[in-house]
Amino acid sequence: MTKTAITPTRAENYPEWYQQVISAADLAENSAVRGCMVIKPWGYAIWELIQADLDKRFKKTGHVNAYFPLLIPLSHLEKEAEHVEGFAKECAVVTHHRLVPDGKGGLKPDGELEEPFVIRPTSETIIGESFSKWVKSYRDLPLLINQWANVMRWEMRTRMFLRTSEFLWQEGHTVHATDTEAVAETIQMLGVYADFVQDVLAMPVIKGEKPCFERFPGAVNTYCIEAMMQDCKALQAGTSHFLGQNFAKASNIQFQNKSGEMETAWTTSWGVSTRMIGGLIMTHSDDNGLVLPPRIAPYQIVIQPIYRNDEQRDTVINYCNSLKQDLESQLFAGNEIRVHIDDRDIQGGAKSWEWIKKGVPLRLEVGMRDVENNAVMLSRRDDVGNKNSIAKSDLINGAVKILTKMQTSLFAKAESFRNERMTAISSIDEFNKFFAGDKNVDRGFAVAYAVDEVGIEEFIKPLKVTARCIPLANNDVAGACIFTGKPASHKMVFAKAY
RNA sequence: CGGGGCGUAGCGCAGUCUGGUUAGCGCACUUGUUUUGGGAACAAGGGGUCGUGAGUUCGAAUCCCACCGCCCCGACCA
Repeated sequence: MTKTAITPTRAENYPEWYQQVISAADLAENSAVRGCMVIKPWGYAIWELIQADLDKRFKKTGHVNAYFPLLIPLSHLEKEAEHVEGFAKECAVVTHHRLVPDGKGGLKPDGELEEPFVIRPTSETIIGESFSKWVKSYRDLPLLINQWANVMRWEMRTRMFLRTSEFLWQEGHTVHATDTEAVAETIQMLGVYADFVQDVLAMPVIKGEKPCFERFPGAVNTYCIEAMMQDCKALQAGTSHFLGQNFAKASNIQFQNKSGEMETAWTTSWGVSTRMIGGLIMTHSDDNGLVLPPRIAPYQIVIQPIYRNDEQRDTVINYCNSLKQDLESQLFAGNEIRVHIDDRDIQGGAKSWEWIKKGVPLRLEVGMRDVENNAVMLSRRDDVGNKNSIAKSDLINGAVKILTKMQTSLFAKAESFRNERMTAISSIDEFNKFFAGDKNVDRGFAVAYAVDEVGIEEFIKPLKVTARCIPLANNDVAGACIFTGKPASHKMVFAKAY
């Protein structure tokens, strides 16, 4: 294939390629509102699949859904000092509650509020208000709540899915009687995220703890899952926070223990957002557009009927309908295979490319010849340009196997891509060389001994590198911090990041 | 908020420097015919407050002034 469906290619201009993939797959578009995007049906369908799968996992771990207000009284946000400091710079503020004619044919805000509201950048404080009323006794604990919501953070520079002013997410908020229980919850949910992202989105992630200077404002510990994109930059795909008693104190979440004494509770919060879709795009897609792992594809199989007249149409469509039914009766990853027949009256080539760019795993072309032979023409998204005739029965019996294989091979490919770009660094010189120099060379993740101290920031900031995390796995090692020379009890991962 | 760029059909642009018929091109769209197994061809159509406002002029997309919006680069971030 000489011509690619997406221009520029990844190698030519990665950020522009990313935009073009989104546009070509019809996932989303910019809106009239600065920094906010419109998520179009194909993009939203991916989000719905993410929601459905995660929601099941949350329920399985004992959580229930609820909904809290969009508007947070300013005084609530002020209660936790670090929290305010962290979010103050990016809050949208509601100051009026009505509009009146401005005398020039337009409208102007009127009715100034006594106390302004902040549009939630996250909901710890407003949920804390409710939790303080809900929690009275040790019998009310643990309290395990999740909310699916939109939030707003006034960002300076936005990028579709990766960073928009308004975004969709889920935020879990839990209350526990002891710190150990709350820490266990924090780690458990990090595991839920990691399993989901790896199994469903086929994105390999590193589970880790954020260094102290990267913590969520107000948290005691912040944990994360970090993924590597195809341009070798890191993307945080989810976070889980142990909030200690900071928010419980601020919101007065107390309970009476078994001996009748009042105790302050321990809380956690954890979230993933539509940003994951950005990560999904940048992990698997190629120069022909979006590539979707089968488990997250809104349609896993698209059937394209081919015919020349009404008589042929009847025959072909009947064949397609029964094929669709047979495929849908197969279970892939616990769900019916999602099959779509595209009978739109548009040119075959254009139609094929549309589904390629949308990332559909399998495409089937069905014409008279196939009907006669009891076969179909099969094309795979991971092998654009080739198609093979396959017996109808073989396809029906083999579809689950093919989808499973595509799912695991996408993960394997992304995993080896990442592993090849993780480099052990043993001195500050090496560190500087790794990240400095030619901007166009992708450098990946640097792994080095480093102490978890604010002081090391001054070594990494000038290079526009961030400390991504202290990996949780296989990290009970000791060595000298490459920046300070102090003894470090763990290694840290560094990278340029989104 | 600093530095640069751009606003002309749904999208991408030309035209602006040097003012002058009815504002044009490609893609997309509509209709028709022929096509159709890997991005079809021909023909005929529809679609414009030239970002907004004020000015110069016989005449403004074009020149002047003000304003608005967007994009890129820097300081902040899931």
